[in-house]
Amino acid sequence: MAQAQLKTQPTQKQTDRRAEILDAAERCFARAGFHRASMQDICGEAQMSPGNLYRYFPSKEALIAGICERNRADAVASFALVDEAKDFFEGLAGLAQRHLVDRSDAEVGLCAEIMSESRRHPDIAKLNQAIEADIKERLADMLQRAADRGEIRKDVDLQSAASVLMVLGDGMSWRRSVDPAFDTTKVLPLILNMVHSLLAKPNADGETS
Amino acid sequence: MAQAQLKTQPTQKQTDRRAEILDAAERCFARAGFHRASMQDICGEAQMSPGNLYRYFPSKEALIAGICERNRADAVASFALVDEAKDFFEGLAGLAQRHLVDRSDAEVGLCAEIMSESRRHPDIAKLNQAIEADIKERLADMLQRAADRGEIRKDVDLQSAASVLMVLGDGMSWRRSVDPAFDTTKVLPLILNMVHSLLAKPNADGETS
DNA sequence: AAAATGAGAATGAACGTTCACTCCAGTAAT
DNA sequence: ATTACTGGAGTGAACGTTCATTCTCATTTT
Repeated sequence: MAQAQLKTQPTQKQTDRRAEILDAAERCFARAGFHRASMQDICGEAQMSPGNLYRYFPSKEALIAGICERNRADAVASFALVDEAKDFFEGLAGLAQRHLVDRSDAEVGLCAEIMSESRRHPDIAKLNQAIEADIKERLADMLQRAADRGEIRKDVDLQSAASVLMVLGDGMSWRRSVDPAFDTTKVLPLILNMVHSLLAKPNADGETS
Repeated sequence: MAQAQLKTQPTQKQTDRRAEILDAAERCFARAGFHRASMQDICGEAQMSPGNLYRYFPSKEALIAGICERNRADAVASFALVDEAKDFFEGLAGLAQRHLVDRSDAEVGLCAEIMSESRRHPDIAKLNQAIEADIKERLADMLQRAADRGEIRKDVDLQSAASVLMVLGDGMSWRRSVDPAFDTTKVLPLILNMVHSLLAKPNADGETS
């Protein structure tokens, strides 16, 4: 019974191996970028020969795609935490904290790497656009629910507001990964303030900085 | 007299040729990205043999650097226009219009390409960081002057505010170049609104949209 | 004639990927 | 208990391609 696995159903060991390889690849990619990290590097990091690695991933691009999807899973998990927040702005702050402050430089750099790569490889671009569309939709959902609860003003186009949030997230990710002097903890409060004044009801505000 | 040129002083014809080559390179880079555009492509676009092209630029990296510096010159020129604006917020709006709306997709894409590349090539990174430091300083100057004129509140840290503006610029550039559905003209007004509420004096505001 | 300008084939390195092969745990037959 | 077999796991040298760069030679300009 135990060995009655189908070709399409990988064993646990295989899944683990794939994860190990992705870990190694992530380290290499974060260190050197997608282009400058060679398959040999990744093989070295994963302590594995190229031939064997190719049994688990059919191409370098597949590695990149694998990492993208992992990142998405991570992002989705972050959204789950929002529901525990007491209101929209607290949820957003938590999301920002988790996505922009708590992450290591390597993780943020990897994120930048993915963004860059999606400008180059059409397949990655498609995958990444799907992921971003998903995230944007979740943001829009968040906004919609907040609007339903009366926490934010209703005269703002939610799609545009979600776009604004994406702009802010990408912008901060990007600057953090590119500018060594960028201090996320100093800038984030200003940004959150701005979002608050964009979305909060003008009359009933209980927290003005 | 005409041929009494020093090694360090190129003739007009040489300067023109360099500009032509940069034009061609820009087209290739915008189309395919720095990595996927080969020197052969650029030679084809410039209607020139590799050997000849290398007489004008010593390496591919030098081409990229040349394009970076061109972009900076462009950015600096944009700042000159700000001084014609009647106040800070109008100047900022003009800057944004010029930098984020008026530019073609190719130009914005090229900008994204430069951003990506500076994560990879240390020399480009250094060049780009210098350029960005310059731009940030100009933004800080703008803010300082506006503060001196009493157009914006004085209790905001100007360096952080300049960082915020950089975040917004990068974020919008980036999303525009990565997300085909991104509508700059729809998002920009919201962004400008946010900046206004961050920086404008709380009491004396003449335009709450 | 000398120098600058230009062409394009040649070079050599780097890289992703493949292939022929080894190793070894598990199993069944002898 | 020993042997023979099986198939997945793993190896690493080799391949073919791509690409930046250089070398050699021709053409034009001064």
